Amino acid sequence: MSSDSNSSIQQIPEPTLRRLPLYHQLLSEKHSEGAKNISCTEISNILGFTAIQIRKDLAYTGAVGRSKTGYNVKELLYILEDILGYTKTKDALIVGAGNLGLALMGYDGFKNYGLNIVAAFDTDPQKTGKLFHGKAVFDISELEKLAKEKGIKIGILTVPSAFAQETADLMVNAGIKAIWNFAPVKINVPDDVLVQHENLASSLAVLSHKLDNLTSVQRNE
Amino acid sequence: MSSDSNSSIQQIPEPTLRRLPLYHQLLSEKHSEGAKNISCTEISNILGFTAIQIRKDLAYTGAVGRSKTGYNVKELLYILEDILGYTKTKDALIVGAGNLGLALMGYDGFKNYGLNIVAAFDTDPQKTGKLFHGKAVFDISELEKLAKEKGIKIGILTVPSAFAQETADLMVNAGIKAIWNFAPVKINVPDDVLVQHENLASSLAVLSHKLDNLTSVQRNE
DNA sequence: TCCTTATCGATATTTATTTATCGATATCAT
DNA sequence: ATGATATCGATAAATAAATATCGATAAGGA
Repeated sequence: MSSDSNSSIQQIPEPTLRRLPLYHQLLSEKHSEGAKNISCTEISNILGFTAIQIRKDLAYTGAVGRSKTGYNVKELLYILEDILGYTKTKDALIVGAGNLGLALMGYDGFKNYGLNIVAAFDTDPQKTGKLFHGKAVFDISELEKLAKEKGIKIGILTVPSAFAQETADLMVNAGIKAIWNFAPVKINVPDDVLVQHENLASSLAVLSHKLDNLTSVQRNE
Repeated sequence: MSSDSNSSIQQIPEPTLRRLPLYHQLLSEKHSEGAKNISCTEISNILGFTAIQIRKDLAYTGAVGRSKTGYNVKELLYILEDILGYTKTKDALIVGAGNLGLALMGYDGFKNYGLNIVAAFDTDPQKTGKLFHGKAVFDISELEKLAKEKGIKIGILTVPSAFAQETADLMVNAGIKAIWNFAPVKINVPDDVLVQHENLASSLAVLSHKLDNLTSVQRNE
């Protein structure tokens, strides 16, 4: 209530926000191909969303286009990178050095998104003290010290469901303010900590369900 | 138009569908704890969605509850497993044996969701011909033969963005009807092939954006 | 047995998101 | 220079989803 200097950012709807990285991806391709301008119609033809929706999405970013020409590629790219936080690097740590944790550790793509994974933590002595993808895996007991030392605010949670809550508690104690949760369970955190739930089971459910419908439709034809 | 015997399935909204696995997860915990019944209020207290929303979600599944008692845990669990396709195993293959592909290959959780990853494919001779997590990695040239032989309809796409489209084309040629796409680019496929886009960049964008707002709000306080 | 209360299920309302409409404008071809 | 057209941006309409309301009902206690 007190201030809404950032309300213009706040109010980007989540569905729009989720499409912005796709526009960014396309824009950066077009930019490297030397394109100067791009219209919603062109984006629409490539990405498959309607031009109207794209225009509305871009309006949320504050980007300004020109009639008949479209948007300036370089400028739009910059705006998107700024909004998506790709320009300022954010440190993060991973808790849970299982398969998924290690995969995320080794995923180079994150650096393009401004995410720098500093280290991982685990309880398994087979893993702690080693390097994976050039990054160290520490014992979970070191979490608080390292997080506070480096002021890390983002934690990626990739432990089995059964340990998700206790791990989240440790993260909160360590000063983590945003948790990207890959465990398919809800975790409880204080109000000032943010949880982003990444649920592969949900996506799989959608896929599986659509596939069911697809095949039953085909049977009916 | 001709038949809508499956319309009751078709019309489950995607947001609802994405929540169903969370209910399932909770229900299976409660079931193993010996709970016989559960109410929307109780689910609400644990998962944090409103009881009203949960009741509406469950209504889509056809589950029937009892006043004052709630739903029968075992029955609801069964209904959810059926809708989510957890009861019938579906074979899938992975194309792209990079970090993410290997992680998904090794993820035991999928078998609980009815997904059985049969094998992976890659072009890198360092990887092909080897076993990872007990599953073989074949050269991409074997894809069509194996997919058709085993009648595999689901493909998980974990190659770098630059190769996503050509890989998707290979999958389509191999008879794949549903592609779970982890590359952060749009892929074009025939109408009878379904694509489920899994975009970590989108989730990260949401996280990053919310974190930005969180910190700017805190600065303003 | 009867009263209180928690809960469901159906319906209605509100809010969020997508899609459509249309005037203004800039570019291109004539 | 002029006209045709593609495009944006603002506004309006339609659709989808979340939330609220309320009567009916079943359980448990007085």
